[in-house]
Amino acid sequence: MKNNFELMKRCPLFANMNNEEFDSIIKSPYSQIKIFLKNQEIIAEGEAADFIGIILYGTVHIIRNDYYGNRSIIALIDAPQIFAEVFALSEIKSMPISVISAIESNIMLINLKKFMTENSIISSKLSNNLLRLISAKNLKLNEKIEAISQRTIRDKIMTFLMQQAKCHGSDTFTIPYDRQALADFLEVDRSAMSAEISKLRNDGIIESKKAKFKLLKKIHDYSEH
Amino acid sequence: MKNNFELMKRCPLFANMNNEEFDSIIKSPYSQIKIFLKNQEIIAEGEAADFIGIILYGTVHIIRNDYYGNRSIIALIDAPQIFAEVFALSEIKSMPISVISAIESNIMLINLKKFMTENSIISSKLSNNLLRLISAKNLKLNEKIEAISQRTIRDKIMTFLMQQAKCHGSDTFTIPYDRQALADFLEVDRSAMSAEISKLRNDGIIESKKAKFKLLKKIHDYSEH
DNA sequence: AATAGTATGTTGTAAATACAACAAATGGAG
DNA sequence: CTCCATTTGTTGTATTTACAACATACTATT
Repeated sequence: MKNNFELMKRCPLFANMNNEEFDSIIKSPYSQIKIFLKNQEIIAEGEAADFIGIILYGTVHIIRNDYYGNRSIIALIDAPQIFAEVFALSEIKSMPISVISAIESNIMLINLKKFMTENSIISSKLSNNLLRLISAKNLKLNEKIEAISQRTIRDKIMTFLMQQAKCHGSDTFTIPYDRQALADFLEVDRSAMSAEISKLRNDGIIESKKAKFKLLKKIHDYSEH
Repeated sequence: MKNNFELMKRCPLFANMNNEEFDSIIKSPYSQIKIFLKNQEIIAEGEAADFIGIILYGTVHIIRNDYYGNRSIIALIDAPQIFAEVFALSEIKSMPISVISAIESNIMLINLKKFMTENSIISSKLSNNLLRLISAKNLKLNEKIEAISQRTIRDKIMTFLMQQAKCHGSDTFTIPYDRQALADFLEVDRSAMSAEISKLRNDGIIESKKAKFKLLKKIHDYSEH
C-alpha cells in the first residue's frame, strides 16, 4: 500500500500538501480506501452525489444509461486521477452516471462536503487544487466544443490545428494523438478525416507527417472555394 | 450604484455572504469597479490572466482570434454573471481570449489570487461558490458534448431530448430553446433539424408541439433501420 | 531481411447534411 | 379581424459524410 500512497501524493488533487496534511486526509473518518474487483460498481447511478473518488491503483469506467436503458462508456480514468468531483461539488442530488472498476482497483472515496466543513485548513488547499483541476478541465472542454462544433471535417481539423499552434506558440508542432485518437476526439470517421488531411496537404494549407504538423502562413482562408 | 450592488448580491459568486463580507470584497485593494463604454476592451488577449470579472450592469462579448486572425464572438454574458474565472483559476499565464463591453457596462474586476491569499475567511466561501459554479458549468459542457458528438442530426436530437427527459424526471417536458436556438446549441442547420423532428414525429418516436416534447416509451431503438 | 501486426492513406457509394428558397403557422399590434 | 413580423415546417440539390473494403507505409521482432 505504501507505493499507492507515493503515487497518490503525485495526484494533482494533493499538490502543495505536506505529509501531515496528507495523513490527516487518509485518517479522516470521511475518507475510506476500498478494493474493487473487476466490473464491481464503485458508484451507482441514483446514489447520493457525496463522494469524490481518487484512483490509487487501477482504472475505472464512467457509464451512462440513457432514457431507453442503453449503457455506454463515456470515459476511462486511470490512477492517480480523480472522478465524480463535479457531481460532489455541484448541487446535483443524485449521480446521473455510474462508475465501474474496469480491473481490480484501489479507490479512495472522500465525502468532500463533510470533510471540508471539519478540516478548514486542509480544505483551503484542497479547494485551490480542485479549482485548478476543474478550471483546466473546463478549458479543455471548451476547446473541444469549439472544434467539434464546426460543420465540416475540414473545419474541425483546421480549428483543432489552430488551437494546437496557439498553445504551442508555433506554426510547427506535434499533436498528442494518432489518427484514430484524433478522429475519436473530433468525433468523425477516421478514413474521412485522413482523406481530408491529405486534401489540406495537397491544397497547400498544411504540411504534415504523422503527428507532426505545420500551418503554412499567409493563407488566411483555408476553405476550398 | 446602489441598485448595482443589490443585483450583485444575487450573483451566485456571492451566495451565502453577509453584508460585512460583501463590503470587504468591494473595499479590497484587489477589487475595482470600472465603467466601460460600448466596444471598449475589458480584457485583452495576451494580458496576464489574473482577474475575474463580475458584470454589475451591462453585457460583455467573449472574443476569440484564431491563428489566421479571424475574430469570432464565442459567448455573450449578462449581469449579474461572471467571466474569465477559469483563466484566473487555471495555470494559464496569459488570456487566450479578449473581453469587450457590448454596451456601456459596469464591471467589477477582482485579482482573485491576491485577494484570496489575503482574505482567508471570505476566500473559503468564495472558493465554495466558485467550485459550485464551475462544476455546474462543467456538467453542462459535458452534456453538450454528449449531444453534439453524435454523428447524425437524429441522434443529436434524441440524445438532447433524453437528457431533458432525465433532468425533468418525466417523458413529457418543455425545452428552454426555440428551434433556432436548439439548432445553434446542437450546432446543426435549423431547417435540417426541423425536418428531422418532423420525421421523428411521423416515425412515432416522439410527440412534439413547439417547445413541448414527449418521448414515446417502449421504443428502445429510435434509429431508422 | 522477412514477417506479422498496426497505423495510415485511398477510393467508391449510399446516406446524411447544409443551404437556399419558399410555404405555412403563429403571435402581436392596431 | 387584418396586417405584419417572426417562427416553424417543407422540399430540392449540391456537398459532405460515414462506411466499407482495400492499398500502402511503418514498426518491432525474430
